[in-house]
Amino acid sequence: MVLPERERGVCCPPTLKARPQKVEQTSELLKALADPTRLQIALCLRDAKEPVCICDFTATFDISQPTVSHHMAKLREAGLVDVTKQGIWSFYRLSPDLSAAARRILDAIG
Amino acid sequence: MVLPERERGVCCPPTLKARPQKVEQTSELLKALADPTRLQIALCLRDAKEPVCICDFTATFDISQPTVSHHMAKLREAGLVDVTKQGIWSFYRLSPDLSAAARRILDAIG
DNA sequence: AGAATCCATTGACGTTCGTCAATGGGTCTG
DNA sequence: CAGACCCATTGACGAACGTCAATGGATTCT
Repeated sequence: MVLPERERGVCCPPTLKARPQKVEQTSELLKALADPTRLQIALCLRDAKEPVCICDFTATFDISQPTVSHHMAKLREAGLVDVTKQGIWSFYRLSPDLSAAARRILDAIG
Repeated sequence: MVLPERERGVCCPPTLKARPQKVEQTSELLKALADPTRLQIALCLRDAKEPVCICDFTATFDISQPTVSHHMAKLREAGLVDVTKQGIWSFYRLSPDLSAAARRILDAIG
């Protein structure tokens, strides 16, 4: 492997390509996906043909109902998902106006 | 929007497509990338033609040297990067044997 | 040898996170 | 109306995180 030649006391700060705002935004998205439960939920919704009822997730994972609700809130705050209530049910889907960047990352997983 | 018909007391736990181990693994990767500083470092290394000296990162970000070191350790533990020491310098690059999954996610960003 | 440079580790601190139990609100059924 | 069902919120707790100051090891220059 070829390593660059360096001189003591002289650093070469790399120019950061992405805008700070964009970095922060992407970081928030990754944080939302960086929990195993939320990741599985997000992938479920990505692959689902219809909106999914929260009760199905509550029945799937080995965590309490409030915790599932908490995870959904995180996904909502990240702008990743979208709720529609009907009767006693809450149906979730991937946000229809997901940014291209977010969609690309989501598609790169699994 | 068309919502599924549901029946009270009957849930339809979705079948999870990804293996639990794979989910955990991806989650760890995302966690490593989910910090703004680490994200910028990872993108830098992804786009760099040569290994990058840590002193350059220390000169770039508004955080202390130990914190930069700490972030590099996280990226190392995640298997994302790779160090080579030469003299007083430590050069980092993207791990040469990065999984296809990790590479795909990294390429989907920015 | 002594000083300077680069970098990792340790210890500490406040913040955020993942989780649960308890509670409450909303909706449907009997 | 009374009960069952679904779901969000609140409050609490331990664990993990991001950060820094201080320290120490290793290397190189003078």
